[in-house]
Amino acid sequence: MTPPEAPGQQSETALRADAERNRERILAAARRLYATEGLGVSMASVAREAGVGKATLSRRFATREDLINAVFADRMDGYATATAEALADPDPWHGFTRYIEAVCAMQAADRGFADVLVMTFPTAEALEARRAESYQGFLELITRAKTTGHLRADFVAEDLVVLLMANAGVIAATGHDAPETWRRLVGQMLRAYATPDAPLPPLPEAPPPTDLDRAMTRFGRPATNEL
Amino acid sequence: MTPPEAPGQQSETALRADAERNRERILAAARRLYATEGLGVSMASVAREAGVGKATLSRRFATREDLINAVFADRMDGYATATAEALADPDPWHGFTRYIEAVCAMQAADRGFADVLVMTFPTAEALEARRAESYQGFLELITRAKTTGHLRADFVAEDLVVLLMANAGVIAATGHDAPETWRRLVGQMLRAYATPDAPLPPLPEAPPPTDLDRAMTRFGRPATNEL
DNA sequence: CAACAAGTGGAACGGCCTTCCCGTTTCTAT
DNA sequence: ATAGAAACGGGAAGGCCGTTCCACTTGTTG
Repeated sequence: MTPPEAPGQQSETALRADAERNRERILAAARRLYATEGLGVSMASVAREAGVGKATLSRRFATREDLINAVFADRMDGYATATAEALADPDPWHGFTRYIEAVCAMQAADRGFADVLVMTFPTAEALEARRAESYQGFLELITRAKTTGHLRADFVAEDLVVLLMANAGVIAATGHDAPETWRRLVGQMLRAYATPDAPLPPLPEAPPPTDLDRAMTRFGRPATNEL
Repeated sequence: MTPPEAPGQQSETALRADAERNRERILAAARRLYATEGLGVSMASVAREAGVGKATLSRRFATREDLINAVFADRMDGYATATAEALADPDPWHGFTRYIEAVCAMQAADRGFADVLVMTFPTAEALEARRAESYQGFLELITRAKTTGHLRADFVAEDLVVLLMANAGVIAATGHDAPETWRRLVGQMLRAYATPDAPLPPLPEAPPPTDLDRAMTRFGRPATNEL
């Protein structure tokens, strides 16, 4: 079919079949690299991983941000979904805690996603819109959870942002050596958000010192922090 | 004087006067850059900032770690001092909270120091020894604070490490736009550590959304996370 | 004050990254 | 089937980083 696919797809005119295939290969490669290494990987290495020339990558995604936006467009769906599910929970406080855990788990599962949420550079409207949408739902969730008396009155929406930043720090530091450490942080933060009588999931154990030490004496890269 | 200065100084033979001066200039420059940019800055830029040739820098500090160790050797004193002061506090719980705040404040005041504590690569024995020493004092502080009934029984020493990682994440993300955000995190973590009846300092306010947004849409570098 | 060792900065090199250009290949529409 | 457009990949140019080498300068010591 020659007519432009879905309106407002991404480019004006549809891509040729082989070009579209390469586009997918690039996205798959970037997804892989970002997930394990974080955003920070060079464009050249993405092209290498995808098995295409650097020029092809540039042609498809002019800037690093373009690529990141394309890669995480669908991941953002999961983010929005989590909000919807939390709002659907009959118990607002339970929905709240599950939401926090779900989002932080998404960060842990994909280092690039952790970077995107905390981000460190201007996002495209596509991502931004969905984030804003999710944020609105979260605001609603907060007010509901407060009315149950389980969420402290001084909790504000910005606390989620702070938590995401903190969680990204833990994930970046522990890497693959103590990958469950973030759960300890989240468990404690939930304690801090909860009123004294709120039900809480059990606090996850801290990783054994040896694992943490290994995580602390590891070579990293500027990345995360670095881009 | 020709005889070697203090035994086990750092090099075998004393440096010539001008060389020593350059060494200081390099250290001062690195201190400046690390504090604001984090460890991640290139060796070349340190040399540039110091006004010396790259060769001179290499001669004085063969590796990046050598330089970092030298820069933060004295900063580590402050770390050890904080432990001693906390132990000297007649109220162990008060000492505990002040210790946490002091260490996190040190991270906030010096981005490089935040990176060093969380670190991301092998430290020299000099730093490592002082950190271990401080850690021992912290263990003592924990048991004391638990006996007062103000520190939860399930708090473990590794929780400090987790907090330092989380705090580093917040500091890296908020940068200079919302530089007080870390206080909110620390305030909430203290809540999580405390038993219900423990006295707590008031929870610092979250930064206004505009500042946080600005912090979230900023260009960073690899760094930090990045090295 | 001389002479030697210690120290210096610039130049050159290799590695990695990005951007731009251009000759070649491959799709697609007729 | 074929011509023209679309897409390709490799290579050149330029930038930054870190390392090493070398001829020159400057302390230091007797």
